[in-house]
Amino acid sequence: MQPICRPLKAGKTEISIMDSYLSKHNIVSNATPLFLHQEPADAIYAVCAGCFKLTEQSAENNEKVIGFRFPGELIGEDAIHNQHYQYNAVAVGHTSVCKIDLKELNECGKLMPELQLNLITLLSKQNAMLREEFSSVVAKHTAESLLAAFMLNLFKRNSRYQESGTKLYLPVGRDAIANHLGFRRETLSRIFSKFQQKGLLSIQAKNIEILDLAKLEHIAYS
Amino acid sequence: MQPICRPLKAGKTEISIMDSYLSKHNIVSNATPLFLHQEPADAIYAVCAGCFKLTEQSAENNEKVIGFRFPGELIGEDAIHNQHYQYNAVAVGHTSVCKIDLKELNECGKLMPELQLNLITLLSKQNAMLREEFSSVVAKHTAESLLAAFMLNLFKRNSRYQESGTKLYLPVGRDAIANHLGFRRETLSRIFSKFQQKGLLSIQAKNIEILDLAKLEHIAYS
DNA sequence: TTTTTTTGTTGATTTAAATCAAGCTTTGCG
DNA sequence: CGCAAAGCTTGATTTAAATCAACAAAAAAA
Repeated sequence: MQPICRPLKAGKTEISIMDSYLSKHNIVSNATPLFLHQEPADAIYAVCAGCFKLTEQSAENNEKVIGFRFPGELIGEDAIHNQHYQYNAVAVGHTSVCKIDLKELNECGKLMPELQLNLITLLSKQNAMLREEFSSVVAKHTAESLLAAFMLNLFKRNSRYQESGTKLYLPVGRDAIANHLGFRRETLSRIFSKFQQKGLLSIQAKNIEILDLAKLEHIAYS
Repeated sequence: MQPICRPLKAGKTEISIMDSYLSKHNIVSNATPLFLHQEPADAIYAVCAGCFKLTEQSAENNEKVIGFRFPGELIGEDAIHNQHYQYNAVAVGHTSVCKIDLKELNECGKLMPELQLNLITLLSKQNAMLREEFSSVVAKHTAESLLAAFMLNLFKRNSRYQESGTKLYLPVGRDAIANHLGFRRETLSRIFSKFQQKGLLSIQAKNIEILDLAKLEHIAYS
């Protein structure tokens, strides 16, 4: 039995506005690709619930996890100027997305400039998210500070859509996280254990809770 | 004597189109900030020539280089939805930028939807750039493959505006590069030396040339 | 110009993470 | 249900990069 998707908080967001005009809701089940590398890019997607994994296929056929996307974030938005998608987007657990057809968007945009403004705001937010993710993950000296920063980034990105700012349901497996952060499953496991021993995090399978934000921040930014 | 800026290739780009409507050219000299963290965000910038360094100030007062921006790329674009800039942007060497005032842009956008479309395309491109940069820098097992991937990323991003696809003038110092990639000056120096010994790169001060693209790619994606 | 400071290189030692390896736990399936 | 497979944790050893340290080269200042 798959866990249910977390409900979205109520509120008027750019996505819900775009949504009402021109997007379709889609329920996507675990491991289903939204799109694959090199497929024709005809839509962008807004995550409504659940989590998506973005991957690249390297030459040696080992996949690399280049990111995760959570509710309120876009997927495939960089394809607006491309003919084809540049990576794979795959559902992790049960998810819900809005599919925004680019042709429709383009046509609507001409009639309703405010729709374009919405998209501009969304894209700008996505840029900020990408930059923050980048800065939180890059250039950490130790695996510990990298993982701490990554966890904080996840919590920040999810706080808007989770009931609690300190609890997070993360359907992603250890291998995917380790792959994304560039170290081994074993290293990840050791650090998670250490963080639990120190009382920084509580981890039960895929449910993670922050117990000591201050210490976690200290590890992340030291 | 500062080296001159590389000239831009001719051609109609999104930036030049925006440019003609509402932006001002600015020449910025070395180490001058375009904007600083927490300043009110009233404009986005498009790099025309030279290089900019983006940095964050951490708690311990050691700055972290979160990225570099080259001709054709945006700076501060994530501020469209923010009141204040989230990081510092500082010129490295002599540079030239277009300053695009957000208020003007907003007003023009209402009258000219094609201007908004331009911005959407620019933002989408910037997203793609950020994602590619991220994927090229994150999750490398060795410092060697990380540096190789970083160099390839730099060359790719600069090829459009440099005379040669294999030559790059990189005004950035070793410390900034090492900081950005998350390792020490010494490690960077050793790997650069190794790459030169192996005949992969030719490095003379700030002029870098790719001598063996295939081998460099092999190191990057292995 | 010489001096000082910054920036970059190379070597020896230490340390953090990878690797190798074994056992444990959970999940899915016939 | 029982078994297989996948996912996760922990320990021992090896290896890549940090650190410590000295020096060289280039820029900036006097």
